[in-house]
Amino acid sequence: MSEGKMSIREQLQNRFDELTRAEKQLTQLLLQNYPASGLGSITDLAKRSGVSTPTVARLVQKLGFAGFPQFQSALRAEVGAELSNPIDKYNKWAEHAPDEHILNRFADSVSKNVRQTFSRLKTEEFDEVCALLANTDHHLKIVGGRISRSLADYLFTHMQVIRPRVTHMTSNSNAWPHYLLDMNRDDMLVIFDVRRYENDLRRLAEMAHERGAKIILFTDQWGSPISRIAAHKFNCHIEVPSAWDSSIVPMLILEALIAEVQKANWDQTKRRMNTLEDLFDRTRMFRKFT
Amino acid sequence: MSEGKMSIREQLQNRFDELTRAEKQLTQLLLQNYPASGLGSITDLAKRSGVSTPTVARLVQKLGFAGFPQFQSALRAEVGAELSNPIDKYNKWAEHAPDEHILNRFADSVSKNVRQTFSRLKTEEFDEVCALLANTDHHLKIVGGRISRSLADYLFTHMQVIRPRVTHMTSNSNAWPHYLLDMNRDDMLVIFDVRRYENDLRRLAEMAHERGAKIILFTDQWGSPISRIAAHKFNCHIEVPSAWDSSIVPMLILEALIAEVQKANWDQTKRRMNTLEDLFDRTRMFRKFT
DNA sequence: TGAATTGTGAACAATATTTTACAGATGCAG
DNA sequence: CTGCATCTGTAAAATATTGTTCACAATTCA
Repeated sequence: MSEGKMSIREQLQNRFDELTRAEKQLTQLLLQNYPASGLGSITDLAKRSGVSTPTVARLVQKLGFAGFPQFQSALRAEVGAELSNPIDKYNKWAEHAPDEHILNRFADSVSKNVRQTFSRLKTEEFDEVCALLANTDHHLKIVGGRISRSLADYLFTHMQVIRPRVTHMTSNSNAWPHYLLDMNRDDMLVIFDVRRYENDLRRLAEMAHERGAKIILFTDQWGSPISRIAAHKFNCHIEVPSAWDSSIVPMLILEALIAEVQKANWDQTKRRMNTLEDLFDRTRMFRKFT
Repeated sequence: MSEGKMSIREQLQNRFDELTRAEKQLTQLLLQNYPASGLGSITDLAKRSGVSTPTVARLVQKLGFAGFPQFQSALRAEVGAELSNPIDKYNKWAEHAPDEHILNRFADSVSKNVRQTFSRLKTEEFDEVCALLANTDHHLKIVGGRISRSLADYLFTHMQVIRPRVTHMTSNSNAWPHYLLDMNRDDMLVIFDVRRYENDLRRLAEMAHERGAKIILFTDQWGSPISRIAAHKFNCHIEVPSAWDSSIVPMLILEALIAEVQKANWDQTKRRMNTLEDLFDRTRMFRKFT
């Protein structure tokens, strides 16, 4: 396709990689709020995207326009075309993709899932879980199911940096009895169990519960059988246009939890992160000379 | 409704009758091709609507604007509002929680990240990657960094069910040379590399590339150095109100990819899933009696 | 370190806007 | 038809704003 026939948006997307840092920054604003952000004055655009005026002038020339006014009038022409096309009028996630594209349908579902989940979620409970996870008197054990293992891993990787006394119980359920041996009322057990609830997990939860461990459960909107004995639980909506379930909502809650726990434990975390940096450096050094 | 809250279009329509001949003519052009026609210069607008410049100036003042630039910037604001995404603008995520609660701030950021990412993402590229991943002639290898390992794991777990010939390269980079041994132009390598780009990953990518492997890269908005040699890449926005980066957007794209690849490979996948069910059943049986 | 990129500030050029004065056009009332 | 008020266009000048460009310093990155 010749550049002449490409929309400015397409040009910006296609040539994004060959742009410099400031140009990318500018382009991102343009794409993000397209095309409105490009319709003001050049100084306005520069200021709002945080680059200098000459940078804007340089970019539009790089794109092949004689000057900013030419660029802008091309943009205006697109406003006319875009707004008169009723299909494009309704908003989408990826504005230039058809509504029916899987990406748009997915983003819609996820957005709906988040809203539905949050409508049931009590922020007080969220805050309590934060406090629990930040409490390093208690040992934190994490375990997931076949699919949700990745979530468990994700939480573990972060918690390991943020606080001491964290264990990821491998998905190999043969090893679980060993962990149960040492489990008592000083333990917190984070369990991920979504649809196709796994029997092994249920049994593990029951035994941990009998030993007095506090269970924090991430499950789906219908609720794993472990709900009954969980001290806290998050019911995440997970339906998407796919044969599989979505892990987005639980991950979103996880990330928010991680952010909050980290904030609560900041002093401790900072020390741990510094030490970690140091260790990484020394590993790198070590490698360099071998 | 006060005039202040009326859109310019409504104002023009409501006050149409009290306008003079030339003003009506001008207004008609404005409404007919709204709002694009009002975004050029005042002389342009005058010429195209067949009235004189002062007439335009007089009209906008009659409408209550200090001058044409003010009128125009109001118009621009409407373009922005009309085209920008209303999906979550007037919609708190957790309605009963304060705006400032971390969960709401997180959901906002994520929503923004999705939109920003999608504004740069070419759906054609997404479709191409789908086709690649669905092609079982090629071996699929997956590898991630320290944090993004969970994403690699997530993709692996699903792909393993959907298609044969999938490998998760462990994060222990000591083992990578073994994988490189067998790597050639029949291989696809999915790499996750976000900020704090890891040198080991870069070197791995370079060597894989030299051997002809096709690289599919998941990186952040700034782009890992691997971008240069990647056949396809996804730049995911990852900034959230946290000391850590968000993995939500890459995971969203992953899930959509998984859904599409699964659909493309449905016959094959169905057989594999049945076999898998069967294997699970037999394992469970086996356990029950030991 | 050296090259490329970016920002600053200013000067200048180019455009756009506003305003004014006036003349022609229009429409209407008498 | 006339005269008057209103509307409109023209032209031009004054002003304001905007775009362009440059030199140079600061920054970044390899």
